[in-house]
Amino acid sequence: MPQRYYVTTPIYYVTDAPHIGHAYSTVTADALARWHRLLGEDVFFLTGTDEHGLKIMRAAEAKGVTPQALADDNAERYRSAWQLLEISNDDFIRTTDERHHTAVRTFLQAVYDHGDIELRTYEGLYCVACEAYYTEDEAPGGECPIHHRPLELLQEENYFFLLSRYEQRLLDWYEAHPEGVYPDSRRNEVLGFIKGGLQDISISRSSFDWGVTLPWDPKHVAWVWFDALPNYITAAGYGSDDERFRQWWPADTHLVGKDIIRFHAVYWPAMLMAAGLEPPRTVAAHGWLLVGGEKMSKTALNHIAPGDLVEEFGVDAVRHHFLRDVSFGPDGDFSYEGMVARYNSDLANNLGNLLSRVATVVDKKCGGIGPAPQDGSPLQAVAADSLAAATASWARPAPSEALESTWRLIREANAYLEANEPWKAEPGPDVDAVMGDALEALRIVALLASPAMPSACAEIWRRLGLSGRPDDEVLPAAAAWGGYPGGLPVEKGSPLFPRKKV
RNA sequence: GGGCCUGUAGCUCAGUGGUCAGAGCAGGGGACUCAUAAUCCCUGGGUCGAGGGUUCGAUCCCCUCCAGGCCUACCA
Repeated sequence: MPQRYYVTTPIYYVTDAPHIGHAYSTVTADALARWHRLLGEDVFFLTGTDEHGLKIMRAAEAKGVTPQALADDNAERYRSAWQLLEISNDDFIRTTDERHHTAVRTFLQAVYDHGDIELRTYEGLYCVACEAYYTEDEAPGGECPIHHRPLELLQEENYFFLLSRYEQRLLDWYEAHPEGVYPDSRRNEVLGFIKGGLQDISISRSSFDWGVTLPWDPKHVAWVWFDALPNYITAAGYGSDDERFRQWWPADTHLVGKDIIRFHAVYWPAMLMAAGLEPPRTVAAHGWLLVGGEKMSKTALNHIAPGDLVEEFGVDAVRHHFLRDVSFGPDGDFSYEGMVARYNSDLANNLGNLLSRVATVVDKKCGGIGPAPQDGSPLQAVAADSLAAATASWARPAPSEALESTWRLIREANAYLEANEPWKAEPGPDVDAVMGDALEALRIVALLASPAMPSACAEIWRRLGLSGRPDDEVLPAAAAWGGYPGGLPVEKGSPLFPRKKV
């Protein structure tokens, strides 16, 4: 019975067009999904879109369309962006899906029945223009700080989730599950927040209706996070397919940006506990992909569309750059120059060029037929090290380190050729041995790099004369030295990653 | 104000209480020509942010401070 691995991305809010920040999250999750598939695990990889809430309603009004029409359009933009990036999600959930409404209601009812939701009257100073409440501090003189008009004293009935009840249970849970939040700095942040005391949170709105209505009080719709977070259980079969749900829940990895760590590592586990469900095993928070040192935003005009990069560099290069050049956790800075530098050194000069020179020498010295590797090759130990290191790094997860480990094998293969100079030797067993080793190294690289660059690695695989794809193989067995059988036609082909001129 | 994180070679980052503190990239020198003007070899006297302390010994432990970031809470 293979292990299973359930990984999710955040669901993206459909007011915004997909940019490389979304792409970074999604590519990272995709690489994790692909890595675990490569390990032979049963993988469920979920992404999707968050489509409810006041902001969507307003955006739709501004465009003169219905919220659903706006959501449909933008969900499609995400879907196609992910297709372009070769994201291998097994499901794409939308919060407007009927299945999701059903699951959220079941979930809300479970929490309600557990006695953790109660109706309270909220009274406060309200600015009609902002559609928001202000405290006395925020609005001195009872005047809206933005619109400079008098605030109205309004009363609203809201349902509250009694989060404060879960303070100790959350602390106990994290005590018992040190891997619950990754990396440690985020874990500390989460623990600090919980220890600071948890307030009950308002989880319903009655001022608009674009959302999931509460099962026991249809005048209210669920607060966006109480609607968005359960997407992870909806897709796993919560409330609709118990057997499936037992198989997939709890999720192994919720991959999230650092800005939404609290929702995922505090509110969500508490909500799950209240419904009698287990928290996710790990919430892994990455930093932001900054552009020019700033977060991407409409005002900074520094949005970069994933499609533009893919068009210029190709999907594999874009994926590789996100995964290799950004260390998991801290913010990373995206720059065109950095992208070109990484492309040229890693992809064109090292990997691409290795493939070219090997194919050429095999053509000239081995009649175009790839020989088998030799047992005990110096590259054998290097390959084993790369596999071990990459495996450990993907598990953390630290994709940039996993790829660095993989590239060690590429560099060593280049050096090995240099040391043996097969192009100078007469055809024969010695040359065959060296070229077999180089081909084997490339085969293993194609396996190890395939979570990052699925298409390019499949192409390498094909040029080596192998059938199938790297994705069909299972580690660690497939990466054992000696897997290249020899006797296969090796194809030269054009440069896999043509060098970019600066 | 409290809490947390970061500060290591020009750049991006690893790392460990104890042989000369590492990698990639960039830079410098050399070699080679199979290869995408690619590759390979050689090349880093870096106060491991600053100052104290603990220790036989600290970059890694403790304290203080400085700088940057994040979370959180405010003040008359």
